[in-house]
Amino acid sequence: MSGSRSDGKPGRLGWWPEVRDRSGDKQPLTRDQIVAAAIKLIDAEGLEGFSMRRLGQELGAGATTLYWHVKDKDQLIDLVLDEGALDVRLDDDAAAPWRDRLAGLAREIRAGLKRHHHLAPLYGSRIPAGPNTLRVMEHWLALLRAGGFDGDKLMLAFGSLTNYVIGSVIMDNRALSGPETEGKSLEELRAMYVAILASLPADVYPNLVRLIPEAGSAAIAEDADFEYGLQRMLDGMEADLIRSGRA
Amino acid sequence: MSGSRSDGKPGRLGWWPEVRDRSGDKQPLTRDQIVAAAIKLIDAEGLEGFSMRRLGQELGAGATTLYWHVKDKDQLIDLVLDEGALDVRLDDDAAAPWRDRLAGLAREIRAGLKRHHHLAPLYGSRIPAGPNTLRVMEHWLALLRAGGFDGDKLMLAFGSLTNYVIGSVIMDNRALSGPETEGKSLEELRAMYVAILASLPADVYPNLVRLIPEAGSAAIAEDADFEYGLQRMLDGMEADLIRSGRA
DNA sequence: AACGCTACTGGCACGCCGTGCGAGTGTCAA
DNA sequence: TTGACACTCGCACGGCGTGCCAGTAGCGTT
Repeated sequence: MSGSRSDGKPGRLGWWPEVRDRSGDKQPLTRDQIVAAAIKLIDAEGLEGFSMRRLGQELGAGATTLYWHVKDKDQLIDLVLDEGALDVRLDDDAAAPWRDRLAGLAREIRAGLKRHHHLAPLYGSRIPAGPNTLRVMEHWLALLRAGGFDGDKLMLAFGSLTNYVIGSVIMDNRALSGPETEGKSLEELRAMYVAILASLPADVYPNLVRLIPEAGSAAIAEDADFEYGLQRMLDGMEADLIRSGRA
Repeated sequence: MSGSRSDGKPGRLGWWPEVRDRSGDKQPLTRDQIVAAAIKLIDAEGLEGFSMRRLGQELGAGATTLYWHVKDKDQLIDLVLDEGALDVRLDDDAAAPWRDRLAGLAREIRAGLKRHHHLAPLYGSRIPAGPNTLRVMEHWLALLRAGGFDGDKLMLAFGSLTNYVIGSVIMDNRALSGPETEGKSLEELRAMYVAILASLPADVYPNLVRLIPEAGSAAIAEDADFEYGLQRMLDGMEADLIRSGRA
């Protein structure tokens, strides 16, 4: 409802690198092309395989050409993060209860980050503030406010939820973006980890050894723990809202 | 332009006093020393400033010497992660309610990762399975089981909580481990971010602009949102336990 | 047509990086 | 004395980010 896709960039952000003016339509490389190619390259080969030289090659350009369009590798990564991971649709059903809308948004963000799972770890070392990021944050806050959160509670709830959503997607993708996971499927990696747990000495780690055999297949499913924790946190927040008379 | 290697000692000047001539400690380097030095170096200079050459230098050793004790830079980082970030005390009060014990453990882990905040982002790309990690996980599971979680619920609760704890510490430390944060204090960085939010166009981002002015100082305090979300999640879990008759 | 301006391109080189290789050294048991 | 082993490290390779600067191509003006 409140947002369009990543094409429409609202407002002008002084610190966010502006696209350079291209007056006529010619052939030259554009920043958007570079960012798109970078996303594609990172998705395909991971952060390990992503270098300016390689990216230039992919674009049929010299590596240093890119530096005319982009200040830094760091700046390019900021752009990639904002464009790539947060191209999220925000047109949910405004009539639905706030809990469902929030959960939907959380799932959407999670899905976006899973689509580009190599990007997720980057959240550990930079605070994105690009237009897409801001758009998503704004929508998120609007949903919380509509649910009854304001003042301190608004900030606390917002922080907690983002922590949880980003954290869960990072933790989930660790296997995929790790160093020695080259060419292994998610199933193989999962099986490897299960095997490690099963092979532990049962007298020292009784609970770890039992953890997976004891859990049904539903609990091992990909999004099971994410959904569980999300609902429990929303439960707690709802109760808190009622308790403080704001529901 | 090379030194004579016809005879005698090729790389050294035998008659000149050796720099590294410790008479007492001729003990060879150990892996533990290397790991400890790596932790210290990363804490001091961040992942950016951490290289095998630099680490060797810090230890008064050649860079490639390290490779006798350690397979890889990657392996070394795994060791660092297990030793450095998870040196956590597990001796809590066994008589306390499970909620408090869990919350205490969560705080302990968070504190450990904050003490070595450059390590946190590494959780985004590797699944640690060292002795310290396993010890902490085992304890964590034991606490949950003591509280009444078992079967599916045990796994779901464990996953959700780890997601939240690690996620929150990662999100919290982003500012510190970012690329252009060199030599800036946490206050400065926070102020920078607040200024960015305040400078946004209020018509496009009304909630973002109001977010911080509207929140009291208590909500902006460092661990406020972590505590809030933790308690809300535990609230939700407790209710879930009661609902399913396991409390 | 000529000129200069601006937008862009990319080769070169510097100083980093991880790390395989193999030659060096010191210690100790036989 | 010999030889095995534990350990150290210089050298070199290929790759990295990127500053510098000499190029080129297309345009507006004269």
